[in-house]
Amino acid sequence: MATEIGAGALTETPAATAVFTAVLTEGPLSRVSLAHRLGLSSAAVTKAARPLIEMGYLQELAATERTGPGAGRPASPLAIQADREFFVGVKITGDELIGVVVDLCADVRVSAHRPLTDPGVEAVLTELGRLVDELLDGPGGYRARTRRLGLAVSGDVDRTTGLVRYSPFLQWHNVPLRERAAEVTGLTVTVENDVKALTTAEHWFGEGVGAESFALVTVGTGIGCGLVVNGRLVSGSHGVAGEIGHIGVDDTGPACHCGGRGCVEAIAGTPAIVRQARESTGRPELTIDDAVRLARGGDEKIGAIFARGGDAIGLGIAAVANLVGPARIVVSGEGLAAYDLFETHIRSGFERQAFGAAVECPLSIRPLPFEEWARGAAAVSIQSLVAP
Amino acid sequence: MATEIGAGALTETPAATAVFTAVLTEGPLSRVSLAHRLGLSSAAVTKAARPLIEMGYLQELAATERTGPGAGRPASPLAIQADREFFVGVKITGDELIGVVVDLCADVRVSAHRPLTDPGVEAVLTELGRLVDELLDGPGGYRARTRRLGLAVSGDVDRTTGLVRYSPFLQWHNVPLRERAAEVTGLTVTVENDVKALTTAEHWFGEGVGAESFALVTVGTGIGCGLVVNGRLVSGSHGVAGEIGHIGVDDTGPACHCGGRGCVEAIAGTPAIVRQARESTGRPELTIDDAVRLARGGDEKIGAIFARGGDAIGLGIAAVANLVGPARIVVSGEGLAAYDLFETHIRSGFERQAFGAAVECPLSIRPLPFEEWARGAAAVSIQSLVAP
DNA sequence: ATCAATACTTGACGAAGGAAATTATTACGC
DNA sequence: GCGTAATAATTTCCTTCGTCAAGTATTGAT
Repeated sequence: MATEIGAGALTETPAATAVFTAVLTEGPLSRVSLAHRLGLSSAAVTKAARPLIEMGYLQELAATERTGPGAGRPASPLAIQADREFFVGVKITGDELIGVVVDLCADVRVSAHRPLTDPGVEAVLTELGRLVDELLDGPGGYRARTRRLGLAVSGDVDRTTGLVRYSPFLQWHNVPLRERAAEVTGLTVTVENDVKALTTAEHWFGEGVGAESFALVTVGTGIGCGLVVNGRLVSGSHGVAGEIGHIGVDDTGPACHCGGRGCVEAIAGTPAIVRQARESTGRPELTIDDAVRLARGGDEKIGAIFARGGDAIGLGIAAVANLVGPARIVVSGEGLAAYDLFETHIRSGFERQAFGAAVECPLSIRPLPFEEWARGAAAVSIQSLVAP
Repeated sequence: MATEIGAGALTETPAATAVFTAVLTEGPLSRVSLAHRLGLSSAAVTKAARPLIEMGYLQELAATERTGPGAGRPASPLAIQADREFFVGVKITGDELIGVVVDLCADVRVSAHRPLTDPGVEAVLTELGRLVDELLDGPGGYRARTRRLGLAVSGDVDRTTGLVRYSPFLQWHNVPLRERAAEVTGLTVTVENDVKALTTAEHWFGEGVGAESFALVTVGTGIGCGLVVNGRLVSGSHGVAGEIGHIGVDDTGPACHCGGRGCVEAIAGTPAIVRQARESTGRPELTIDDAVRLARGGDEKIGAIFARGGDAIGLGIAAVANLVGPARIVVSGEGLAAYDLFETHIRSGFERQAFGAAVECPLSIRPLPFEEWARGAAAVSIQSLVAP
């Protein structure tokens, strides 16, 4: 009996959750290999998988051909039925809403964005409602099979209550965003910090899959970091975690707005780069794009500013590697539009300061498309369905 | 039927493990409060506790008097039967073995130490055998109720296999210490890195009790850090974790033996302090004790060296707080013999660089007696009995 | 065709934990 | 003193999850 969209929890038993999560993150797997991987008997996997197949969340793939001598019955791998259910993800920035619809595998089906003229709560909610309608009622007909929305906001966000305690860019204080967005859209809403959302997405669907520990560094106006340790996202006891941008790497460096000195962000954040480029050229109207252009054109002074910034980021990443020893590290963010100017210096800074075997930690440095942030929000929404 | 020492696992079910661990770390608790705390029914706690009481590991305390209006039946708290079983813990350093016998509550009953003239494996094992005999056959008669030994070694240690991959001070490579020590002593052996052992002890029996996340910083020749995040010890994917001593805090600081620059350890480690003091005074034979004496006597130059060291340690601690946001941080180690010279500067460095609410993280700065390291080893041994 | 090998399914069973009733022990009002 | 309310612990019964062992399904090799 196929269950309607709108029914309660997807899985009821821990075993079913484990099975579904494993297939979701690691791709099609046979029942036997799932049993091995999860430490269950194959009978338990069979029983856990049955209701998921009946509900249409899992499907049985065609038997794969077997090799080797004395082959037996071919395995019929379990795979996610990607279009069983869809999810909306929206990243809220100070001047724009970026939205996507993804399927169960977190593949983006549609995307859209809307400019924001007013970052006030009411205006944002109005635009959010329109954006969601546009996404769900457009071509594709996703409305009927969508019941969840994930929102990503920078700042101090309580995921369990859906409360935005403080968001500096939006100037929001204690906004009960989950309730408000649920009223406006009629969907079940999850709210998460943007960096944490992106980290979650990368951990479940990206390069962090299978890693017991994992770090994602975002470079841009701010420099942040999402951490997964022992398989779980790090939240920080006092609401602070992953503040790689405020690690002090230079005792004699510039003062930072946080009160510290020589913070990575005060050297390599976009505003810091712009400030230094203006000082260097004496042109007070110079923008970050100008600086990038000059550096690419061979301006040595500006090039040195980017080099120092990349080096500082590398030192911050080395601090992460030395302290928590993640299995891999991904570096991304808007700031990486200037990817080519940063990369070698990020790597050299990291390699210089990484201790012992920590240098072996694989470092992926790659710009992510902007809508990836919205996909992160959607990934958190998927997670809220699978592992509430 | 009381079970003999030597029997298999202590607890068979997760619930029993949870009950025992909670009583062990949080002190006497009634069944009802345990049920609340662990999310179990009180019936489940009753059932889990019974065999532990029968085996003599738990005891029922006298009912406590109740207060408030309409009081009911008084609770009879469950407590650890501390002298049910004893554990040996030994810290192995390059020139000494420090050993203790602790009870189930990790309280030290006896301690002893033996100098080492030869840090070779065979010589250490011989001395270890003598030390354990001395501890167990001396007054107290612990031999009969002791079957486990914990060893703490600095360096790269694999706790699951009991293999010492590399220990720089001892110059050991790939020593199967668990098997060898078991042969010599006849006890069940657990081997752990010394800083991790101390962190575990502090997490289960010290200031870290109840904290979801927790950091222990050790100051001495090296500067290290044990981390507990999401309730579990951080191990590091590439064998590196907690290397707070090799975070770079000063781009223009001294080069470190690790290849980095401005490492905390290269500024604040005991050898770095001595080196700077010798340079400052021009006396090449000066020791760390001389330096401490001069600084306490008011020598401003030497005082400044300690001040800079404390500040660097504070910056390293701030990096930990900014990245993982532990609920609390304890600072200790041999280096804290010069406690008074470091403390205020550690605090000011931390407060200057801690981001936002991270400054609220409580910081305990206190010297630990040297045998505390051995107690850490014993605590790991207790843990291996309770949660294998 | 038969056999060995592998994948999956089924049904009986055992163990863990929950719900609710029962027993135990206290304070309080009368 | 004695019921009554309140809280703690236990007991009994029951559900549920997952394992075990036996059986079914599907392949390649002989």
